[in-house]
Amino acid sequence: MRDVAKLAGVSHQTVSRVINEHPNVRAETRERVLAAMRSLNYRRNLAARTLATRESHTLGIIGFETTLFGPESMLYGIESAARAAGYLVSVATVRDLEHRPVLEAVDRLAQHDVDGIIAIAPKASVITALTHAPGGLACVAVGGAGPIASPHGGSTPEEPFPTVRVDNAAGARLATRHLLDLGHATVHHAAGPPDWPESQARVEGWRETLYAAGAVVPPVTSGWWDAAAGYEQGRRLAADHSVTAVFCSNDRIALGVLRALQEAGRRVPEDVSVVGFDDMPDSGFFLPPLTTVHQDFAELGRRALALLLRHMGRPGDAPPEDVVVAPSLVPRASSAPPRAGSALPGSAPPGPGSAPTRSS
Amino acid sequence: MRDVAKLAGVSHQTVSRVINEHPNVRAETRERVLAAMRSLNYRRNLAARTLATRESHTLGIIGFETTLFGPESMLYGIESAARAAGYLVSVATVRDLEHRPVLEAVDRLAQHDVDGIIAIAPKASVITALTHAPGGLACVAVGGAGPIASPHGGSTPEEPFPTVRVDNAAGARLATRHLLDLGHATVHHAAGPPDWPESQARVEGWRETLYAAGAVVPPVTSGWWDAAAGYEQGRRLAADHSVTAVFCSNDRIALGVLRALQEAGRRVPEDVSVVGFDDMPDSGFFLPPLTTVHQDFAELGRRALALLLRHMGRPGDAPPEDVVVAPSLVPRASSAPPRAGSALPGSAPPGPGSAPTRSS
DNA sequence: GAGCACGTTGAGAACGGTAACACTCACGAA
DNA sequence: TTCGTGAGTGTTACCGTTCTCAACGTGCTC
Repeated sequence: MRDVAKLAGVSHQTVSRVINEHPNVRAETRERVLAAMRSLNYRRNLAARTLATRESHTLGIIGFETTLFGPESMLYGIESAARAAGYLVSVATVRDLEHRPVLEAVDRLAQHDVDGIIAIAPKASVITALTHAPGGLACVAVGGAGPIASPHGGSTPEEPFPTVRVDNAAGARLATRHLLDLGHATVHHAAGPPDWPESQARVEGWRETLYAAGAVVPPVTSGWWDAAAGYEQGRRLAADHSVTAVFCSNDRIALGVLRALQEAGRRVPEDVSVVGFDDMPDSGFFLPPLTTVHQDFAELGRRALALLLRHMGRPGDAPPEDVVVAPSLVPRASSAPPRAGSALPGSAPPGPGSAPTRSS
Repeated sequence: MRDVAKLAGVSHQTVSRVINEHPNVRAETRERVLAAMRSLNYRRNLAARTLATRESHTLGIIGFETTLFGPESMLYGIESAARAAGYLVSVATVRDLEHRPVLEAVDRLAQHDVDGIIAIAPKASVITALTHAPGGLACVAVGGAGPIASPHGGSTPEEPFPTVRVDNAAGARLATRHLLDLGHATVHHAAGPPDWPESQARVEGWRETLYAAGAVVPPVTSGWWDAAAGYEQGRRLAADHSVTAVFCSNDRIALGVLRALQEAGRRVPEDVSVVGFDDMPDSGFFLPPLTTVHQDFAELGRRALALLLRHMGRPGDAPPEDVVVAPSLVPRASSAPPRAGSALPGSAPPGPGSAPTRSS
């Protein structure tokens, strides 16, 4: 920078002003400085800038060390939005979402002077860890179930926290409603891990919809977010011939359920309808193509970044907003009306709103 | 730091020595400084350190803005290895793998003073862009096909470049050999994008194996790495009833092929055997469970980091190593011996090594 | 007892920017 | 004329480290 100043015949401060687009620089001077910068191939040193301003123009992302589709996609959404806003993102992953490892990740990011943190894949424990972040460090959680206390797990954090998330309950309602509308007496549910708020919210949306329709609410089974867990759950469901419709907490679980049903000789969608959640890129190519609930992860990432920047702007504590994105249903071949009289021993009463109209 | 020095009754320089574990500090002094640090809750400022040493202890990762399974997994492998080595990773993603965007990504990382760069998902164009990185910035590519020039695309970079990769050709040989050993007269191939070295190398391994076995080498079809492309290719393959075995360039392509075959009424593995590549977490739950080639992405990430650190150690140009990891075959239900006389009009000669022995 | 190597410590100058403030003009209002 | 004002610029301090070099014992050799 000193060299640039010398070459342009100005002081280093003027060079700094040009770099930072300060208005009070004569156009001619600015040009001279810019020319000098070009000819010297000058590039500002961000470390020095960080030292002086205490702003690193870097954002931290806390991720979960597992290839879950959602978190992945959000990483990209966040990164590209951050790039547009002039930030670089650094990632710190944690092996499990407990208090301790998350705190360490926050610490690591804080040490590298990140200006703010976005935590992906939050369980309640992640959020409580985040509230212990060093003062002044803006944090946002993306995913999770937001401040809506779950009626089951008592572990949801008490204090509100800035969050961006998909309306999981609404998505579950969409899926359940869809199956009910097709004429199924009731809908079974293959849930995700019981201690994940997103899973809890989906259970809730499902239960609520059945209840409102006067349908029987079958017991919930749960497991990890993968196909192996879905297979496990699917085997149990396949054994029960009263099951005609299954809503799965994500597409990977649905994949496992699909396989279990097929192994048991139950055809999809003729014997059993299956609906997933996520709309992964390939779920349209499952056998059969999977009806599912679409979430726009990229949009979620963008919103998360926007929220974080808003919070960074106001250094003190601003009201913690809760941004909610609506999911949508993607009907495909894995759901269809039940065969006449397929629910054989069905202890399920024909709920009120079960007119077999095709959902759009 | 000044405060710590004052409290411990030493100079700031001595504090610095304690932090950096310089040997020539009296044990008693060190203790005093450490105590002061603890009581003041002191934390070294990395920006200042970076400014003084020109080392940021941050690594850059250039990723591809798409959820491909491999790249994702490697990100985690790299991050956790980097953490262990005391580095934080920053990611810069590119929308497409062309020269220009990659250069910009390198630039952005360089501006943030990263100590080295790992590029994931390299096409040849990425590597050539990398060779133009600012001098002294260590770069490593992970994935790709390494310095082995492909016989087809003439675009492989001339100069060798430090690379970590799976032996794609060997994986393809494994898959092809497996199908041949099951008794198939020949093996068709649903390839990935023709301009990706990894895809090229798999084509090569496949072709070579067929050739060595004296089997007919059918024409290759290719497309993107996803199920949609696999479906497209699968439709064409399903129409040809002489096809009894298909090797797919990754699991997602295989998923699409599986669906196309099923739609066409061709059963897997009874009528057609299918083998994939990658061993994604859920491919054991495809219908039927997919025989595939396993690559250890986490290991790849670790190796990439190790190679990068080695290159960072030697500032000048060190011999660009090429680390190769061996893949392995995971036999599952999607591959089986052909039905007797299933390859009806087969112009394929019964190759020499085609004894129908089950591969392990 | 002088000279010397070595372990231990400190003072001051980088590192490359930004912030705060002072200064010089030109211009218009009192 | 005098003063205030605001644009344009330079001076100096400061951000929190590490690096260089000098200074001070201490114990050893000659």
